[in-house]
Amino acid sequence: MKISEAESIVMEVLWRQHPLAAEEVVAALAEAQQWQEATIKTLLNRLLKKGAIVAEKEGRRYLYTPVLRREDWVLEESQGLLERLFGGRVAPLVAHFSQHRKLSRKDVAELRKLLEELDP
Amino acid sequence: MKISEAESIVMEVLWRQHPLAAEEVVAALAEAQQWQEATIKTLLNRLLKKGAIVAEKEGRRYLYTPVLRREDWVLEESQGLLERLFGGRVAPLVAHFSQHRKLSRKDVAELRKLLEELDP
DNA sequence: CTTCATCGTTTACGCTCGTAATCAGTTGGG
DNA sequence: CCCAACTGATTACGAGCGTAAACGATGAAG
Repeated sequence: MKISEAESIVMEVLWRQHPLAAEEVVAALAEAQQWQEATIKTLLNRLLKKGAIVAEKEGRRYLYTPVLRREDWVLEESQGLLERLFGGRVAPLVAHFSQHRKLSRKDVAELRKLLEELDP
Repeated sequence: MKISEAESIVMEVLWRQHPLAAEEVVAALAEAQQWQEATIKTLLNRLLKKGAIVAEKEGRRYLYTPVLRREDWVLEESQGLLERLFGGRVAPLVAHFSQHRKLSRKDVAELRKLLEELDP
């Protein structure tokens, strides 16, 4: 399931909370994005057509619910990047971030803990 | 510097070895990609236009050399993904891969070492 | 000098995307 | 019962992309 950048922004709203009417999605994105209402309607429709979300009638409007799970999408995306940029290996990716000082103290702590709990 | 998926594949060839003539890039991609020579020529030209590579005349042909550094590109790409999918935090990203069994034994070993050397 | 092969450049074309306006159906208010 | 307003659907349109063929310049060979 391939969704575009703009579409993913709409999905994030629905992942956080669903089902939502178009109006509510528009409201949720009002500050963050400077999109016209029509734009968001289009994106919802494309997501429908792709099968990433479903719509159920509720009175006069529709309520949208994600079908594509965020977890799955994140896996696809991050796996793709890992493959393309780091030969599919996680360690080089982390090393990369480390070299560019993108590892916060909190990250380091969490990573240490994660590794401890792993494969004891 | 935004380069497309297909363009990045051409860049990978040039990052591995440069300068290269178009012919050599074509040869390098012959097995991996089922692209026509014309396609690769187009991609090289788009990369030129974007300033991601430069060309210097060598006899009748041109030799291409990357200007955009792989390191920088990788940073941009991976940072973007980290931001969009994991709130900019590295630990959750690794946790994600861990949960999906994408951490090889080698990864774990390397990560342990990396963390040891870090902030002792 | 003329011709053919060889490169790089230009043009092409259908698709997706970002962005949005317009259309059409339905429903609540008068 | 009819019209205005709301809401989803359709249509639009330019840019970038993937993919590639056609064109044009130029050097090599006869």
